[in-house]
Amino acid sequence: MNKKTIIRTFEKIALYMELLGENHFKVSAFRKAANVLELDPRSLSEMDDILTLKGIGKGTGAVITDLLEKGESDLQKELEEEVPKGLIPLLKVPGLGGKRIAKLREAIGIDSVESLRAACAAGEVSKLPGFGKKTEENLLNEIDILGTRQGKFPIWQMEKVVTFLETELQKITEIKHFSVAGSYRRTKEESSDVDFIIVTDEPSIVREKLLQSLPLLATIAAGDSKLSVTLDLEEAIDADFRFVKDEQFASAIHHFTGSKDHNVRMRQLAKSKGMKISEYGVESEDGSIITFETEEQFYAHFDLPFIPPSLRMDGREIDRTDEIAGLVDLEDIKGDFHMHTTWSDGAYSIREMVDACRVKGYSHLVITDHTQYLKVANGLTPERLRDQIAEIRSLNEEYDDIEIFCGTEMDILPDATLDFDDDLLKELDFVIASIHSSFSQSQEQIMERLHSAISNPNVDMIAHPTGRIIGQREGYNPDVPQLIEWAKEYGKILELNASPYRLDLMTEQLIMAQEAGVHIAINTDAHAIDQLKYMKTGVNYAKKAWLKKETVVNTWPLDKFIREIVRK
DNA sequence: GCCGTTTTCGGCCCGACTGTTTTCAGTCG
Repeated sequence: MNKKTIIRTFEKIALYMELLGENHFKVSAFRKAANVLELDPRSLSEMDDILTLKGIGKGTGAVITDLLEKGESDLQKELEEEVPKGLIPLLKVPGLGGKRIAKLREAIGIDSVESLRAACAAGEVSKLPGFGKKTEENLLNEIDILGTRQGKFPIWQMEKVVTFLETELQKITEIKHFSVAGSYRRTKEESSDVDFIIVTDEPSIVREKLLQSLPLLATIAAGDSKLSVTLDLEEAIDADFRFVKDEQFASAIHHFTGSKDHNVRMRQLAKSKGMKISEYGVESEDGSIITFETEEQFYAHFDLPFIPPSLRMDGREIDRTDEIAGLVDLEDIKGDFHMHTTWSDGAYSIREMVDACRVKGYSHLVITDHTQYLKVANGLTPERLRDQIAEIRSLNEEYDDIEIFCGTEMDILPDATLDFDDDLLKELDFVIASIHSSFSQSQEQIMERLHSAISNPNVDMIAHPTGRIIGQREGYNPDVPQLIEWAKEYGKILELNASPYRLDLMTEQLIMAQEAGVHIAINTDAHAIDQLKYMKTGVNYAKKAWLKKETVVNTWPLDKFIREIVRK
């Protein structure tokens, strides 16, 4: 028996109870119990007090005892026998919750999506008390588009949706300003929908303009304070727009940025001080509503520093606010050490990339094009690299406000050799090594390749260490704890690749690396000027792992970068 | 089902929208 099994059992029990239309406080009691175990850092064998944890009571405790003694839970078995499996997908149908599903099942024996579709088509549903013609129509429509709605969308896909919506919102003159909220604002790797807070005095006009201009698959709700739709883009994706007045903006964006757990903690904190948080402001005991100009002021009202959105996770961040000031911030970033130019597969010249970095106010940067093995990316031969070095050195003479370093993103070949020899590498200021091929090798072979690179004295950093593409491919499955150990041993940097396609290393691994005392570089891996903006994504993501300024080498001033890395 | 310094009952975060009602339940985030 392990903790995960207990957690999953609680979640299943909650799901079945929900389908039975049980009291939702009872349902959430099981979910809360699962959450309590999830948040506890100890393993099952280290927990001698599991039955006395806050959130574990008589009912949930009995389930744990069952699982520990018999390996299975009587309650779960009972529920499984009672609830038809076909009901579970019904919870995914918008408009259907536990109560209605229980009613449908009791009254007309609905036990699956298909039987519901048939009952709707036959007009049986609209005859039930509490259901009407409209509900029946909506259910049929929702069942039809059920398959087209994906569960989660990776952040790089969300970014395109957000950019599209921002363009549309900018066209509406009745909108004073707006901001994306929700899990996208928290830099979550995947989101299920997109949320916008819109400040306007004319919500109904804005609503109508959006309904006209957006490509829609369905309108879920359209009122004066919110519009909720399913967009007809490459994928069917839900979007929520909240209309608020100027003075409500700070509270609204906090509320709709979440996370849910973060908000619950904030509301508990408010309650303990005799106040009440809503999306429109904070209500005092005397009933007066306080509003705020900024989220900073909102937090300050509760004696908290601003908690960056990407830190708003399971609620425990509220206990760690004294650490926030020491975390890496976009303002601390002094350079980007991984980018491509037209010399390999980038879209802009060295000069264009450098000028874009000057606009960002960086004091230094490294040009790191691909190497010869990567033919598809027009990788550089030793000769072309030497030509590039000459161009960079001469370009560097022209600028006195930024230092351009010569680097490379060198392939680690499938046979664990490196794409350039040591003599050439020694001519460079900064050497990145990375894997772009033979992902399906055994972990042993992958680790042999990584070791060959990381132990080479000329290599400074391993880029995108796992090779994952969020939501698309797993990567090459390296033994990351081992890699971190080597990075420590050889004094090498590991990358947090800030491309929204990658975000690699990922949060747990970054936490582990920082704990081991390994330095991290946040790099955009930009192949175009526009992609330099991903530094912000990377920094936000780094905060999720509570990376401190001193852990991140991009925060080091130029002289320290030269001393510790270039001339090392 | 869980909890408790207003403690063994009554509240649990709170408010918007919809579709069904004729004052509100259910769902959602």
